[in-house]
Amino acid sequence: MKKATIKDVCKKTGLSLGTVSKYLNGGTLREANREKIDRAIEELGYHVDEYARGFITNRTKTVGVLLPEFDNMFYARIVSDMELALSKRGYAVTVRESHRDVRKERESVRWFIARRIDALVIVPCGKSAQDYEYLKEVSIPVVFLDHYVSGVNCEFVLVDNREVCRRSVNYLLDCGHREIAIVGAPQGVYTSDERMRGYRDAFEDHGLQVDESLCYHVEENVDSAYLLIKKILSEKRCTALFASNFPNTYGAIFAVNEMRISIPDELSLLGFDDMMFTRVFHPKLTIVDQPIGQIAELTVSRLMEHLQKKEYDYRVNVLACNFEINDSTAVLT
Amino acid sequence: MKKATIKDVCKKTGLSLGTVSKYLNGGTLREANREKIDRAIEELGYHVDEYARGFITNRTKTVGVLLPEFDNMFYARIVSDMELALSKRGYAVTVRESHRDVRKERESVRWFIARRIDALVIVPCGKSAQDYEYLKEVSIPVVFLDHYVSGVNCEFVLVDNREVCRRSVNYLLDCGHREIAIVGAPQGVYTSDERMRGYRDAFEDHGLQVDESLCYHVEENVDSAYLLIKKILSEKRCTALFASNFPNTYGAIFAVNEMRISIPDELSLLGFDDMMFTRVFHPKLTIVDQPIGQIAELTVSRLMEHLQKKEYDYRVNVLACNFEINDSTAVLT
DNA sequence: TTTATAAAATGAAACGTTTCATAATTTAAT
DNA sequence: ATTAAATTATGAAACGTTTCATTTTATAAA
Repeated sequence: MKKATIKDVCKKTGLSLGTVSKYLNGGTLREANREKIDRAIEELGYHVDEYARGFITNRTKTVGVLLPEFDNMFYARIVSDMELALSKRGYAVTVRESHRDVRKERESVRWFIARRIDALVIVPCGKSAQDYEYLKEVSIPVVFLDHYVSGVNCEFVLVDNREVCRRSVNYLLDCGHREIAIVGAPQGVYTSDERMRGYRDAFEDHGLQVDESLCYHVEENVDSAYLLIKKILSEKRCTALFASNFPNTYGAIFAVNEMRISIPDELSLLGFDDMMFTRVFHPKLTIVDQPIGQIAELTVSRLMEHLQKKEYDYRVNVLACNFEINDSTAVLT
Repeated sequence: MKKATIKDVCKKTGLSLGTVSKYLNGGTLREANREKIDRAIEELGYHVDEYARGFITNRTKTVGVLLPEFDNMFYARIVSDMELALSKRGYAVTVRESHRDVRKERESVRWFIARRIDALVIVPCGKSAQDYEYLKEVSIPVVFLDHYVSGVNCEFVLVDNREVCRRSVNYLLDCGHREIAIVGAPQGVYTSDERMRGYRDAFEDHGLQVDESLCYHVEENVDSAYLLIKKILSEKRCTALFASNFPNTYGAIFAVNEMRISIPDELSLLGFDDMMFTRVFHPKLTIVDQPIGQIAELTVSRLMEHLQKKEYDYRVNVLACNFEINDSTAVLT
């Protein structure tokens, strides 16, 4: 048996297409007709074909989300929160991965556009505005998440990486630490660069020189971070270690556990991103925490605003991170 | 400037709708016309409206995936792998979360159907066939992942939970362990129940009685697992601990780290799911590993087969897990 | 050159909605 | 009971494709 359509409802009720459509879209109609349609819909098991509706209204109620990879706790949680907020407003999320490849990223955008998504959220992997020239021909709202790319005309939702790192490294300096190792992502990664800047800011605030040999960069995965940090700690030239992203924080936890380094007695540890997993570390980690909920919320609300208006006023939004002092950092005496 | 359509290509080339359509779909046409169309498409910047195409062909090239939550490493990796395989075949993935709520799950299926997805992959949260009555009216291929629900007519892709657990617990028994604690998910969770059965099988294989007080159940999150396992280990009534899912394995790692329990000297630890994070644990964990790649691959290939044929022959597929003996389990002397 | 055949092109119909100008009906006012 | 005004219903057109029966054109054979 074929799926029932509006026309079947018309036939059953004797009413016209226009009337049934009005019913479906919440218009006013005579009570008797409303009831007739109610009944017909019930009997036929009719459901609006949202796909056809999207075809005609040109609003598919779908938001495309383009991530480096799904398999990333941080983005997974953002998407999860966005999905919740969007589904409340009748929107769905279609996700694709760029695998950190600008080509694939561009292809995916094309793919999304061809499917008429209403809006696009990208965690960009490109480094320059040149990589995003093609967005000029995209006529739907676009939000870039987490990474700033100068010269791209779209909405940005970022966190105050530099500022919060300045604040937290200042705290370590105030505690008397001077040999503070920092382990970030490879150079050129926006978030990591910003965090390094904050680290430098703090040293400058204290009128101190940065020891370049304590600034490390490593690929964003736990394995690599773990190996590097084990090496750093075995050389033991620092009293504090700032792992400036989640994989590094994670690698650090494993390294100190394995090396039986007592935290914070032998080493002060400052982490990034308070994921479920870090919470069970003992002692409680002093940590920079990104406001995932707010990021998702702001992204969605900006998106919705753009979807309502015809004219966009793209902004660069910067959300404040939380610096939470716990038990993994000590005051040097 | 409005987006170019086929009709614009027609106007520019003087050819008909049918001809241009044939061009787009790989039919044969005169070389001269082919070139004319090539040129027109180039000049107009024309791209097929996949949405409209899907509307008419009734194949949206989209697979719906319904997960308990995104924020789950195991499922995230499966989806990631599926997305890769599917995108190669021109398919996209739209993901939604059920939040482990059968109602939401059903709603999401409705949502998917209204959007005309071509196929559906579900990690079900319902416990009985009754929860899935509504699937009878769904006329697209459906694959259930990870959890078996008896009486539901659809494809299943599972792993041999019971068998691999039997095998691995037998190994522990062979090593001389008798007090083997097992920590699983709450009762009623298919995977966990199966794993518990495998545990019992092994004891039976050895002609031994299971000590019920060593069978624990705990919510599937690291925090809870960590707390429970700490408690279990402080009572110290076992020589081995089998954490039969990922959160529990994780909680166990943190518990033994914090309690400074030496593995495998003081306790043999058997884990589940070899995620990135467990790999950096020292000593190398003896572990049951699910074949994530195979799960994704099989799911996709079964899906594709169903999409080609008109008649489905739904199967229950069971993939073998890997039991990897490493350094976290000791032979008792 | 003519005819038969094969290959390519044509264009109307369909998909399931919304939209909107027009028509019909109801209600209110005289 | 009429008329005017307000409300509700109507149905053709549009959205951008594919499909397919029909027509046109090219090719091969006579």
